[in-house]
Amino acid sequence: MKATQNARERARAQLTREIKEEARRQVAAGGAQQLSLRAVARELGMVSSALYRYYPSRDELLTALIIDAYDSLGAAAEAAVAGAGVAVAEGGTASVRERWRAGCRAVRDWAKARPHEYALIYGSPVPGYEAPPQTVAPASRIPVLIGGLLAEAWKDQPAGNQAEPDRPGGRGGGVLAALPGRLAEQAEIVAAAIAPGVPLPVIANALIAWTQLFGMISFELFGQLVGSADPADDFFDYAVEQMADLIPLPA
Amino acid sequence: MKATQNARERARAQLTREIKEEARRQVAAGGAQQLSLRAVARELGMVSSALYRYYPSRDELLTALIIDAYDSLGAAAEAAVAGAGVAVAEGGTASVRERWRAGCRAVRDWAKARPHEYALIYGSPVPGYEAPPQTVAPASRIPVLIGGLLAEAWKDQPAGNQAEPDRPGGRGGGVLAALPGRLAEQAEIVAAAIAPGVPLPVIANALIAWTQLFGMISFELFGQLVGSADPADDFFDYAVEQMADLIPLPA
DNA sequence: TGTACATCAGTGAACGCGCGTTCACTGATGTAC
DNA sequence: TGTACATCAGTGAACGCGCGTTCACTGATGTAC
Repeated sequence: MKATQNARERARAQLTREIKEEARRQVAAGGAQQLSLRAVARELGMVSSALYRYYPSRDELLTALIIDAYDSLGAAAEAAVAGAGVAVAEGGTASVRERWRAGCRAVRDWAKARPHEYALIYGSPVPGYEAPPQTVAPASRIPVLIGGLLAEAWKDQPAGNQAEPDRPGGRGGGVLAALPGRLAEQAEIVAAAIAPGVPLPVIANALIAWTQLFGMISFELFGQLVGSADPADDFFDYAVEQMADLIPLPA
Repeated sequence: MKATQNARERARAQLTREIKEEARRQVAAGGAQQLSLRAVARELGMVSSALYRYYPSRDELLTALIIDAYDSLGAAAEAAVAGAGVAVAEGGTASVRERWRAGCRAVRDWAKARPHEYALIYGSPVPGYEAPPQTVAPASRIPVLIGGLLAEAWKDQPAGNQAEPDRPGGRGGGVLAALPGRLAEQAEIVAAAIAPGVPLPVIANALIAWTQLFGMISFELFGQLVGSADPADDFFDYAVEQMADLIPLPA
């Protein structure tokens, strides 16, 4: 409340940020295992025990980085999806498919620019580290974003989210495949949470597209594509388009 | 050549195996970072420096584990694909699609039984560790296996691997999409190496299916599906089927 | 405005730990004649 | 069959390193009267 107290508090907030930023630099340079409280303190010209005034443990600092990474990725994707509308539209709006493309590319660009931060959130979990519940909300920004696109694509459809009209000659035998029991329940829950009004098979296919997106990016960053789809730019764009067809998103 | 020398050599081979097995146990229990030469030696009742008679460094031991993991996974998938033929056939042969299913399930089962070994080969790379060239061949057993399935599915097709006949009403506008330049080259190289005679768009879609397979498994093992497609059994089977349609594999 | 007190940031030493790797060595196993 | 020599597995001590975390402390900043 008082100005003087605010001065102390501002100093504290400032240092808290600086610690996190130095920590992020170390993770960016060498991965999560390279994060060392002593090294962070050294870099900041403090003694290592002083960090404990700001973060109660190494794991809490890691958690802060993880949350930031999810938020940073989510924000980048959201901006790209929103921006796609603006870019195209001098009056019109970008199609859902165009925004899907923009979002996917933004996720990949973010990941390629920060491979170790990407690994921090989508790589193998650090053994002994348990992701706390506060990471759940930031982690769900991408699914929420995708759900929003789906909801918008289906907002003018008739209700009754059970089945699509038969589409003769389509892949899979002419109808969108019926969902096996457990998946139908799960899709229903997902739909209720982030994509109301969207048919369940569309939700299921979007789940596929979602895992595909991150599966490709992980393969690219972790070196599995060397010898085949590397460099992956064209492959990525192609797959993004195939996923849009699969879901399907309106062209 | 002599029997006595063979005795010494047999002892050496035996211990080499035991070291690797104890190391694998440690990785299975706590991930690659938990692998400690000193702990391995302790468990085997030796002094840590003695291990250097068998593996010149920790990294070489890790490499041996990585190669074994790729080989173990490859063998499991190969056996499942071959076994699917045997299982169905008391005279007939399982369809390519059935073998694709069997292979995918085998990969997932293998991974779920050994999450840390899976992470060793498909998780984020250990910083500072560079995968040596000897890992390439074992790592390619899965792609080779998939390529073989494709080649078999297309073995009776007319030559000319450029385009599929127009399939009216199919997804994506009625023709298999043309491949962007770089991807076409890459698909050609892949086809030449592991799937001769297979149309390039099929190769590209198989690359999607391949990244999808491991993307889903990674998401499942690394906890990203919690709250949506978890447990993932039905989702997995559904996606495997969708990928078979996408490639497309004959039903 | 000034003094007594409370809060809090930062210090420095220490605890207890484990690691990969090197090196000179002992003693057993195997080889050559 | 027996002896001299070479090979090699395993030992034990040491090097040099870094880590997370605790704790009693000093001294500066802020608060209350």
